[in-house]
Amino acid sequence: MPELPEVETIRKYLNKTILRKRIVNIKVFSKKQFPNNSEEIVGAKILSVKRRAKNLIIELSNEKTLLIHLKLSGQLLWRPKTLNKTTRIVIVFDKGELVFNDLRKFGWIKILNLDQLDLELKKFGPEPFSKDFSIKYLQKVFKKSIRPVKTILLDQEKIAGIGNIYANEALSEAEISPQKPVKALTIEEIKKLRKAILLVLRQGIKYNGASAADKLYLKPDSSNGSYQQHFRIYQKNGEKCKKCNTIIERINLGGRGTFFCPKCQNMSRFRYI
DNA sequence: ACTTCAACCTGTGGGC
DNA sequence: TGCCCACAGGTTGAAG
Ligand SMILES: [Zn+2]
Repeated sequence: MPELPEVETIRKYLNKTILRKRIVNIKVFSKKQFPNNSEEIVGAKILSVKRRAKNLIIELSNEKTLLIHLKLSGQLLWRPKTLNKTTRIVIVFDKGELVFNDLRKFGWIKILNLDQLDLELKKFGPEPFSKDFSIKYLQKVFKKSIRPVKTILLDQEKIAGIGNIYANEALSEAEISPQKPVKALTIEEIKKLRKAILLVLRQGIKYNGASAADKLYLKPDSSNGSYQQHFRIYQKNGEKCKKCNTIIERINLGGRGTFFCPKCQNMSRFRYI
């Protein structure tokens, strides 16, 4: 479910609502998703809520942190009306509760000290909104791989935070075939792609993230994001491309649904292999 | 060192 | 209704 814009939307909300609150209890209904001893953080206060890649980092007053990954179906809801059968963890504060729902049970919350946190986060590539995410960096990374460009966009060690929605949307915006071997991108295409990535991520944040067809993504106040209303290509197979009216196709690339306009994002005019 | 792909879970929706 | 298949915002580790 949540990619950079969704996690960032959640981060901003939580950084307002749980700041300086004290953890008084933790209810764990799915042990493997909260493998540590909750006693370690009962009594601690929230100092900040940060994000790295698709991870949320909650900094606590006792030199410990909570590292949270929502994977495909995780939700963090602030004082929801009810718990449900997907509720896996509840963090109880002196005032209010933060509820972790997760239909598919892939997500997790870990308690880490500061060294362990650094260790966990050092593998990620540059944040798209940092200066490290430069044309020069992309050229360096792209020329080393023959994998399809979309696969590289999803590789968190190369670029942090892009997931399947925003990879599809960025390639549509840049009019580049998802299957194109990444080392075959021209400098112009790399510039166009970088710009497209920044654009779709900014739009995603502006619209509070995307709640796609299955509505698994919710903001902490239990409302939907609205970026799905602005999708160019994601899950639009069978519909007409807005630019050229060609029917949008769906293929499987690296096990992920991949959507593209065969005319605007074509590769057939060229030979790569 | 690189790339691919099953595995981790629990659904929903469509075709027959 | 029921069964079977495809599909779902992610990551990992094993195998080639
Ligand atoms: Zn088109």
